[in-house]
Amino acid sequence: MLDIESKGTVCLHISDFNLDDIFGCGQCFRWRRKPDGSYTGVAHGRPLSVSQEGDTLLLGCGEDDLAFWGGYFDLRRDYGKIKESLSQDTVLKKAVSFAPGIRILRQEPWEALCSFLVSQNNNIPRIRGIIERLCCVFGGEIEGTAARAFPAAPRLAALSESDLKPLGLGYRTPYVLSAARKVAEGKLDLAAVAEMPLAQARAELMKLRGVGPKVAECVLLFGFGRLEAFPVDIWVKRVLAQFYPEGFPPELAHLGGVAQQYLFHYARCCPACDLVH
DNA sequence: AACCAGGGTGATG
DNA sequence: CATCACCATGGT
Repeated sequence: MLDIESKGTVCLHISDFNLDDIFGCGQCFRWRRKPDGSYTGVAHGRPLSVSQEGDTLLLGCGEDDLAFWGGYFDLRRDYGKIKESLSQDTVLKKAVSFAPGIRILRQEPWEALCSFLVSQNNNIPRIRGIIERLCCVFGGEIEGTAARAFPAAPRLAALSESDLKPLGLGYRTPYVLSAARKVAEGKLDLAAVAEMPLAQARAELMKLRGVGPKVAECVLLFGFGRLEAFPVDIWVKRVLAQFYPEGFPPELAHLGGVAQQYLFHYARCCPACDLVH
C-alpha cells in the first residue's frame, strides 16, 4: 500500500503558468481549490496535490511522476512564444494579459469526451457537480487515497439510464451511455482518433449522438492536444461577432484553440472587456 | 421567479 | 442551407 504523503514534493521552475488561470478558465472540471491556494485533483487516474509560489510549481508526487505531470500541464511548450504571436492581434493581446497563466491541459480523451458531452447547454458549476458525482459513484478507487478516477468507458457502458438518472445529467444521459458503449465495444477507438488528420478525427467524433461541432472541437483541443481545434460556444460566438466580424485571423489559425481559450475566459470573466451580452 | 448555460437533434421552410 | 422548438436540470 502506497502512502500518498510518502511520495514527496517536486519543485519546478515555470513561467507563463498560473494555477488559477489554468483550472479556472473552464477547460477542466475536476480540480478543487483549497483555502491555502493549492489544488487537488485527479487526471489519467492519478491523484495530485499541486500549489504554486510565484514561478515555482510544487507537485505532490515523486520524481518518477514528473514527466507525466509535465505532459499534463504542457510544460514543454513555449507559451511565451505562443502569447507573443497571439498578441499581434489587439483583442487577443488584452485577453492574454487578463489571464497570462492559461495553458491547455492534456486531458484524458475519454474524460474530455464525456465531460463535454455533459457540458452542452449547461453551466460550468453544474457541469463540475455532475462530473464529481460521476466519479464519486462510478469512478475506480485509487489505491492509498480517497480520490477516484474518472469512470472508464466499460464501467459506464454497463449502466442503464436509471442508474445515471440521480446524477442529474438530464437529457444528456443517453449521449454518455451510447458513447461509453461505442468505446467499450471498440467501435470507436480513441487511440486511433488521436492519429487521424484533424478533419477525419472531427468527423469520427461527430458520428456520436450528442457530439456536434462544438463538443468535437473541445475533445480535439482538450483531449487530444490539437491546438488548431477551435470550439465556438455562446461566449466565443459573441466575441467573434463583436470583435472579429471579418472572421478569426487566418495567420493565427494554427493556434486557434489556445487563442479561443484566452478569449473565452476573458469574455466570461473580465467585466471590463466591454462585450455586449 | 424567470432566465440562462462551453449545444445537438430533428422537423420544417 | 437556415431556422426553430425542444430537450433536463439547477445556478444565479
